[in-house]
Amino acid sequence: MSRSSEVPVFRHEALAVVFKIIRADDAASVLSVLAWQRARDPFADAWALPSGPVNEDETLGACVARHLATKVDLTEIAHLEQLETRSDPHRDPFRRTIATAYLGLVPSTAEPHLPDNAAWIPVADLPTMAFDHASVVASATERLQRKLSYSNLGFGLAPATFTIAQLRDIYSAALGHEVSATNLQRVLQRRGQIEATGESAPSSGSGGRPAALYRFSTRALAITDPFATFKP
Amino acid sequence: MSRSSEVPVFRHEALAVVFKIIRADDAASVLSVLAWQRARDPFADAWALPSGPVNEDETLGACVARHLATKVDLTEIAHLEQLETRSDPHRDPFRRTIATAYLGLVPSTAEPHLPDNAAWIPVADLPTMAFDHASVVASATERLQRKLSYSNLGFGLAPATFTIAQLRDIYSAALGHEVSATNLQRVLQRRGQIEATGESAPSSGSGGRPAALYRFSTRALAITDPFATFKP
DNA sequence: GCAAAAGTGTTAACTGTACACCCATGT
DNA sequence: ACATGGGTGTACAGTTAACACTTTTGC
Repeated sequence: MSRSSEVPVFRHEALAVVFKIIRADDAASVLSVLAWQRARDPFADAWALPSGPVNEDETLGACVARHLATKVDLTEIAHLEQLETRSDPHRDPFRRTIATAYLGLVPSTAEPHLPDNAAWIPVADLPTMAFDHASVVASATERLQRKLSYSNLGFGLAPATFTIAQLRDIYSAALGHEVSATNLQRVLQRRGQIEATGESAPSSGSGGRPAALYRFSTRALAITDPFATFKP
Repeated sequence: MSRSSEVPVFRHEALAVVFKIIRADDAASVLSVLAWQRARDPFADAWALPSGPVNEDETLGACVARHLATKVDLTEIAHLEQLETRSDPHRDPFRRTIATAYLGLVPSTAEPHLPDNAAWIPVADLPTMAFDHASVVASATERLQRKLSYSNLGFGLAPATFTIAQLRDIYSAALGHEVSATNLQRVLQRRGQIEATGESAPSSGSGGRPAALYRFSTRALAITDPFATFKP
C-alpha cells in the first residue's frame, strides 16, 4: 500500500447554483441564479458562483450550506441537492481545484440581504462567467427543468401558499416556455403534489374572481411520476 | 486571499460501479457488479468496488478508466458516467478520502480476464461491503433502472446484435422484474432505439421460428423519452 | 350589466399494457 | 402434422394538451 505522502491531495471546493424566480419590472418572472462579481484574477470582473473550500471535518453538503449562510447571508434554502463534480485539471488556471456543484432553490418570496458584489442574474442571458461556471449553471438548469416534470420540486421555488396563476408564472419562468394554468393545476392535483388551503387570495383590485390558495402537500423532494416504463 | 498552505487538501479517489448481466447456471440472467475482496484493514475480507487515487494531471473520468484498465484489465466499457461524490469525513476510518463514484456498463458478451480476488457479484444479494460501497451500489442500481426507462442506456448492457428474447432477459435482470418481450420490442422500436439488422439468429435447435437480430441504432447515450410534462 | 380573472367539462392524441392470434422452423 | 418459440393486431386504460364554457368577483 502506498505511503500517505505519495498519494496526491487536492484542493476541493463546493459550488452552489442557487435559483430563485425573480419578478422583473414588466411583471414577468425570470429564473435567476445567485452570483457575485470577482475583484481579482483569475477571471477578474467575471461573475462566479458562490463557492468555498471544504473544511477538514465537514460534509460537502454542510460546506455549501455554511458558505451560503456566511458569505451571502442565505439561510432560507428550501432544497439543496448534489449536482456533479468537475475535475478538469485546468479549470482553475492558478491551481488545480476539484469542485462539487450543488443545486439550491430559494422560494420566490424570500428576500435575503445580499452583499454589494452579489446579485440575482437572469439565467437567460448570463454575463461572462469565471471558470467553468457557465456550464455548471447550464447543467443545473437542465436538472431543474427535468425534475420539475417528474417530481414535486416546485415547492422549492414557490411560496408557502400561492394561487395557481402565481405557480404558473413560476413554472413558466423555470421551464422557459408558456405553461397552461388549467393543465398545471390538474396535473399537480392528480399527482397529489398540491392541495387547496381553503382560503382565497386577496382581491387583485382590478376585478375578477378571487383565486383559491394552494400549498404543496410535502415540502421535501418526492418523485411523483416515477416514469418506470416496462413496469411489472 | 488565503495562502495555499492554509487551505485544506484531501485525498480524492474515483470509484467504479461496473454492471454486467451474468448468465447464471440455471439460464437465468442476473445483474452483477464488479468487486474485489480486500486483504487488509480497514474492512479486511469485505468486498470493495474498484477504486484508486486521482493523478495530478488527470480527470476523474480518466482516472476511473485507467484504474479499471490496469487493475482489473477491463477495457470493453460501453458506457461510463458520473454518479455522485461521497464526502462523509468518516467514510474511511483511517484517513479522510472524498470519493466520486462512476457508473459503468459492460456488454453481457464481454468476458474480461479478472484478477483472482475480483469477481462479478449479483446485486440482489451483496456480501458485506467495505466503506459506504453498499449504498453506492444501491444508488447506481437505482440510476440504471430509471435510465433504462427513459433513455437508450440498454446499449451498454447488450451485445452488438441480439434477439428480442435476449434483450428481454437483459432488461428483466437489470430491472429486477419480468418484462414482456412483445411490449419491449414495440416500445423500443417506436422510440427509435433499436432496429432490425435483417439477419436471423442461428436456430435454437429445439424448433421454433428463428429470431430476427436487432441492434441499437446508437451506442451512445440518448434520452429517447424526455418526459417533459408541461410541454410548450 | 359587463369586463376580468379563476376554475371546470369535454374531447382528442398519444403511450404503454394485456392478450389473442398468426408465422416460421425442427422433428 | 405438431410442438415450439417469434412476431403482429387489436383493444383497453391512463395521461396530457387544447379549448370551450361556467363561475365569481369589481366597477
